[in-house]
Amino acid sequence: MAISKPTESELEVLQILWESGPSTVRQVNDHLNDPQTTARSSRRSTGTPREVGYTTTLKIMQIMFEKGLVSRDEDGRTHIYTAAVSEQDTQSALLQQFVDATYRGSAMKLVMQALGNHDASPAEIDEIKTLLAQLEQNQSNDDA
Amino acid sequence: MAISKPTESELEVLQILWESGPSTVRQVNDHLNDPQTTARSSRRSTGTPREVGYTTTLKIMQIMFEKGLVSRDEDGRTHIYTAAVSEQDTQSALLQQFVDATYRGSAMKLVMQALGNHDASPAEIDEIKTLLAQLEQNQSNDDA
DNA sequence: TTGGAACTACGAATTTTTTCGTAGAAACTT
DNA sequence: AAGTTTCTACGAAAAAATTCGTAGTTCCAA
Repeated sequence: MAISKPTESELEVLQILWESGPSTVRQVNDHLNDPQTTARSSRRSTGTPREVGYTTTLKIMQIMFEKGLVSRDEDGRTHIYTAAVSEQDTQSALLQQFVDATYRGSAMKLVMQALGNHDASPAEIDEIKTLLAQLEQNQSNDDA
Repeated sequence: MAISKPTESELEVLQILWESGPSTVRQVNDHLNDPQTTARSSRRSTGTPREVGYTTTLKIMQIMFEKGLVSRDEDGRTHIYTAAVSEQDTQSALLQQFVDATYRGSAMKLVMQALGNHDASPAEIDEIKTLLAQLEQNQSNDDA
């Protein structure tokens, strides 16, 4: 079955779980409200950062549990949540949808724009070159 | 002012306006309901494609007009809508948000994954190589 | 052992987005 | 000219996503 698309809020929680590993609701909530760590995100920059209520985060995580996006250890009073979907798979699924919706399916268009907007370091550029070389490699081997 | 983020439905309409140019609500609605042209999108594949009601599309476009996402020619009874935000700018803005939300800001990670998932043609690979070369070029010139 | 702090569950209020019905006017069709 | 179709405007229902209050525990600290 395909990965059920997480909402924006759910994705924020997943990011934290992927980054920090198994966590309690409290930890996730603190993380969300920490202006440092939550740097990039919808809840950003100017104006009052607007605090996320504890029960709000709790509710979101409970819903995620029902959906199977996270699993949880219910031993003890404080549950420990773990991401139940992999970062890679989720990113791939979201990427596909994003490309379709925003670039009408043209992944190359997206790549070009991403490269153009972002300042890639020499190291990153090399990394991409290597990947491109591999792709070309596979291409010529495909007709085997 | 930053581009107000279009909702998914609004983005679908924008795609049509960008692709087809100035259009009437009827044209956009027909386009949305045409299984051929609407190929990629949320309203997809299996099951009954589910028709979008005319007034639904009308309402969305009226809201977009209020938000300034589109402009319209009100001469005559049938209005003609035109995208008021550029495809490039909108894609860039959405891309930035997507990278932040999904790749925690790492555009390179996204590029690598997009290249990996998608089957790039030799021509496309060359295009990217050219762009990379330009980027390297600029890099060395930056410290001028 | 009593009072407060920290948790979960859960319902429900809010907010945002999408969908659609209805009404009135203009434009065809016959 | 009467009837039908095609528009727009607009309110409001429906659906989706977010936020939060309250209640009932459990845990900890004085």
